[in-house]
Amino acid sequence: MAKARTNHPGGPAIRAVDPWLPGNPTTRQLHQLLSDEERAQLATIATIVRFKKGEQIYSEGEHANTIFNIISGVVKAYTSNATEHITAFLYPQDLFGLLEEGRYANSAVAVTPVTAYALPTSALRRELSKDAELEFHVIAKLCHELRQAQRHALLLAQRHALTKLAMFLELQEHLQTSGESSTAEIYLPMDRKDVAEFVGMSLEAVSRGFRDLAARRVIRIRDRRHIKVVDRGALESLADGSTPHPLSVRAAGR
Amino acid sequence: MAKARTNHPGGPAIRAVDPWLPGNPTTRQLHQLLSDEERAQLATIATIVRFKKGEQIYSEGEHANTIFNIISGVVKAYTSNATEHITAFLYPQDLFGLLEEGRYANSAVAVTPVTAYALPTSALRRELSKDAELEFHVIAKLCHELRQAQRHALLLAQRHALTKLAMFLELQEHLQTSGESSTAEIYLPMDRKDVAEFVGMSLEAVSRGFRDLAARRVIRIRDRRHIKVVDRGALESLADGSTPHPLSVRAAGR
DNA sequence: CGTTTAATTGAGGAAAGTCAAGTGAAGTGG
DNA sequence: CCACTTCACTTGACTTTCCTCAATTAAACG
Repeated sequence: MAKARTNHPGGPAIRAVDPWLPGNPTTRQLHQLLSDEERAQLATIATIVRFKKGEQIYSEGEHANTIFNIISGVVKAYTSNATEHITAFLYPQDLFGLLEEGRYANSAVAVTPVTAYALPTSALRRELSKDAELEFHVIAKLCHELRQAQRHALLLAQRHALTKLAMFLELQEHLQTSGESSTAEIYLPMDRKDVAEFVGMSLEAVSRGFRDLAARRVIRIRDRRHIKVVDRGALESLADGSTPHPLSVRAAGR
Repeated sequence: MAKARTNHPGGPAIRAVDPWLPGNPTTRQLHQLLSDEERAQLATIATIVRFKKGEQIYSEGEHANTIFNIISGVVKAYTSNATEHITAFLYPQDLFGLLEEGRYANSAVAVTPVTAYALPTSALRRELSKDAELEFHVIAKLCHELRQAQRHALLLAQRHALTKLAMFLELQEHLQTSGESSTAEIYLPMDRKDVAEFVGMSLEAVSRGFRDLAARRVIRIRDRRHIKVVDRGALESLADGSTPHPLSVRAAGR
């Protein structure tokens, strides 16, 4: 675990859909929750840490004294029982290092090279108790994470591979484009195995699924890491799971 | 939505595994996070509401101004896209009424008759900003909910019906026994359809799964709502998903 | 006690998992 | 700079599991 003592200008930042602020329900716009002052305040207790691609950040059950806030790069959080399962992919401005009884509740490794703020839990706790507004923003972020986890569960509950993958792509896109509609490519920093462990299918099924989506002209696969949505309507209807049988195009009625 | 103005002695209570307090990692003991003073403080802004079995508490997308805290009974939170999916079963001392941009992020109905505190979000927000410690406890509860959601996701990611059901039973048991090891019966307030929608399988598969667990002498089914764990070791090993093929007892090597 | 709803059971088929081989890309060292 | 090793991904054949549809039984409710 490579540490550096540099203080980054700007300071920690957290991004979420605000639980309280009214907005367009379909857009779900992501906001920066922290004010410049709050970020500066947190910067005083933060150090910057870097991780190489594939480097372990922490492991489940380890004694935890640090919470992380991503500046750049992507992290995967996972639990490894019999079968490994990816809990979440974490992007810049996300917090990670979820605690349970003073230990990490899951493991985390860097999917790409990662730069992050390391916030000592004790110091963070102190800061939070001094500033109710800041604490409020943390609550907002946690609400956001909770909804995110519930969407992940919704994805996992789907029975059809194509539905899962369609939802997965929409999730990733939403994480990358900060909420606005986008016609750009989706970048998948993780490998197929990671995707498989996130969506709860076999690696091979993921591969086949992407191939099928491409064959139906729903997506275009530039290379393993770059996918472009060509037919958004089709993607959405697949993600809804409303289509009775994703595979054959049974246009006629039931 | 039947309201009553009575103030309940005791006041709102929230129960969670503490994120910071060190403890036995395997036990995951649930604590009451609020002090008597905090509960009394919250009681001043709370009203008590009751719901009949099956009654809708709120619906996804509705404008939200109330957060609930269960006193007695069980609630299911669900989202209804193409296929209905149950996000969580909520028990006494749980909070529910998750917000997203001022609206409810999911729907909720009473599974059993329910009594709950109704806390107006605006008043709650005011209380929280006055009391950093209280706010802290809410953060702890949210962390708990987040881990809970991640366990649910882990369950949903399992491929074998028996593994899912074993995990489901362990989850329910943990919710009911407040953490101590128990040899008592597990009470399932929800019907098979609800179980199916929670674990992401068909209703029939749930039925068959329970039957198979009973046939293997892992559980005993007294009636539809009462299940007793007979062979805890077997249940755990099924829940681990470590057994290659849950159905046939392929003891031999690999 | 009859009606409605919930749960079980059975048979058949579809989808994804597993095992195994093959292809392609990327990185390494001569 | 190019052959070679390695790893990630794809594809194929076969098996398993669970879903679907349908009929039946059991429980709940008036």
